[in-house]
Amino acid sequence: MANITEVAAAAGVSISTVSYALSGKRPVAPDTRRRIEMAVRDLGYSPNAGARMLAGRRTQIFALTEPLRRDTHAPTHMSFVLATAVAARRHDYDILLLTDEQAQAGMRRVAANGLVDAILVLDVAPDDPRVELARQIDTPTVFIGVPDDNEGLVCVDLDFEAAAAEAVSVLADAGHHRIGFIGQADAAYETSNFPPRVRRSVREEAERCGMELLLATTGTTRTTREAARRAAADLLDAGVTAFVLHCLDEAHASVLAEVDERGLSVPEDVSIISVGASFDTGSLATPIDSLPLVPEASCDLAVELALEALGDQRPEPGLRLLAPTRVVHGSVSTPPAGRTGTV
Amino acid sequence: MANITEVAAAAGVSISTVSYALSGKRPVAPDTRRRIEMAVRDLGYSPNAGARMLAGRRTQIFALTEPLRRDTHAPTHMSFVLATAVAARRHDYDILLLTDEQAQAGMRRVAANGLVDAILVLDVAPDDPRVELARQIDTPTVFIGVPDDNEGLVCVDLDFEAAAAEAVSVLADAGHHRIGFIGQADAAYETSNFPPRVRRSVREEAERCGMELLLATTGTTRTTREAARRAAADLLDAGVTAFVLHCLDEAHASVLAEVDERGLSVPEDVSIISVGASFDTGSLATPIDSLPLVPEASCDLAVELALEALGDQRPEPGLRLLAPTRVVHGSVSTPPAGRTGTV
DNA sequence: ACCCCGAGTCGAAACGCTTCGACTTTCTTT
DNA sequence: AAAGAAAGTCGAAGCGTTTCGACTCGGGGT
Repeated sequence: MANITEVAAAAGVSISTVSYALSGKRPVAPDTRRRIEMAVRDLGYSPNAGARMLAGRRTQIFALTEPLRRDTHAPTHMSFVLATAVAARRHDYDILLLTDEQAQAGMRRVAANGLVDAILVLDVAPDDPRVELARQIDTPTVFIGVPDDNEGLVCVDLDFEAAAAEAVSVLADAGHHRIGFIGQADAAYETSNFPPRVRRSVREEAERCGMELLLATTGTTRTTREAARRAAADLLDAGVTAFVLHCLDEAHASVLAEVDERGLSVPEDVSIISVGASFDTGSLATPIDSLPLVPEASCDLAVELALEALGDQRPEPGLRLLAPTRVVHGSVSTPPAGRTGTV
Repeated sequence: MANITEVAAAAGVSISTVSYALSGKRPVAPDTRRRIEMAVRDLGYSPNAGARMLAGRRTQIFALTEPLRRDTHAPTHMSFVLATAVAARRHDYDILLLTDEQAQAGMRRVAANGLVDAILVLDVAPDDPRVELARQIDTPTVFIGVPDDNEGLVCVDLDFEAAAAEAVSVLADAGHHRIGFIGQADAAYETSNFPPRVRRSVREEAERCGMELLLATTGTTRTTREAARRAAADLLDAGVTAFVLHCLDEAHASVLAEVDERGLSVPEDVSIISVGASFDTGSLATPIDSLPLVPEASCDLAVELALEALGDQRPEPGLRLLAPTRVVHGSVSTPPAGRTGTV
């Protein structure tokens, strides 16, 4: 609770010298600096946050808006929040949480009262109302996820299309001709943003590679274990030799269970590759190759962009799609001799 | 971005009058008030957060520390965070998120720089390091959860002991004599706080009621579906006529699956009651009676206490244990005639 | 006619910091 | 030896509020 005046007095210098010693914005004599540091330690001084916000033009706070919709996958979401907080902290920023209705009302509020330097948008929906809001306020805003209408916005996300295409092409290269795609719950294709993008991309790449593609989802409104399993069973019955998975970890497990029960093994009998998973597919019962959605990657970049927006020239609006990185666990190989090609 | 000076000019009054009109701390003439309100609307004025913190002695921000340990159950945790944010917002407070290592370092930091008015502690461990920290700083701190050493701390939580006892006594009243307790994963009994309390209380109450009690857990380090199911199977084999569940929603489902597979029905053949669940046990395949852990209840109270701590007299240190409320879904009845009592 | 009180308003002093301009010293350059 | 430049320091001006004390003006009590 000591203030800069007390520190200055204790060190026998003026308050401006203390300020400069701490910020390093002007040179301070080594000896003076030492006395100041000592006074700071002795008094347990820490610059008052409010005063700092007022005097400097920075609050050192980012808002994080997250509506937390019903179908939000909690573990994944938490990874994003955590990744954002960690990334922000690396640059001396704190995270102010705006959830629920505050995701919108709060956004307007903190933009108006200058509580935050920038806003990070999580849990982005295709028709997200925060898009319009972002255009109205002049607090820099970065979307982690891509809404349908993203004109003029700064958005960061995994390049899902590229990831999906790569997954398919990996299977094509391995010699598969008939593959199955197991997507998320049907509802996700409307309320969320990337599932449709993934599915479309898978479809296109399969066509380009001249492969047969069979589609399935893992439930109607939410992923159920049974639906996921049924999807896998149906596809196997239909003679696919490989799966592209784009779904939750539970669904991955269900697919593996079905494969296992049939006495099939991965990758000898069935190849599997996962797209956009944000959990560790290497620690599944059977480790699975993956083109993961890495929260840290998106969030780090989002924070960088937010920071950049505070500088002289704002970053150009537009999509920043992160190239997918393949993680290999040995779940992909050539299809079994007898079951290659057509059924 | 307008400031109070511009509003004052627009309304033709001094800035102090504007301030009083907005805070209501001194009377302002109706006509003057109207002109000020109009100016505020026209200019889109919102008092600057930093200036407010400096001048007033309130920041209108609470810190929420949550280490997010490995075994934290994401959905439950998110409910708590959400409930806290909502409760805080009702009193015009925002939430600053301190996760990961920042749960501790950040606590010290925000206490030192006065960024927050109070600190709310989530995800409390039995030997939580934040306990010591809380004693050192003078920012009011409220624990949502009860650490082992809680001397001098303000803690809020469900009265797990009471809930556990009530669950057992409900079964006793229904006529059961041999019941099974299915707890959380073994690891939870060391890293988390309330599981041991629940188990002890169940044991004591069973003894008091003269019932036979059999114990089981749902895994070693983390809850697995199979372990939960096996636990249920073992207990049924041992002839229990009722279950007290204290575990995750997946484990609830597993228990129900085992019961179902044996052709038994709830509550005719087996009674089930859940303790400390923070999900809706009414929307399980078979709705289950519950003595739930309600995040809103704990978080609302925690926020009230934090607020109180900012007033003249700080709330007295000590535990605030919330009385459990039983939610009935019809999963408890008398034991089947042939299987009552001893095996 | 007097005083007092409350309503209504204003000016100015904090709040604790950052930062600009100016000043003194001490070195380098030419 | 004169002229700069750079280092090092200080005072003071903000930043945008809140809040205290003081002032004015009517209306009631005496």
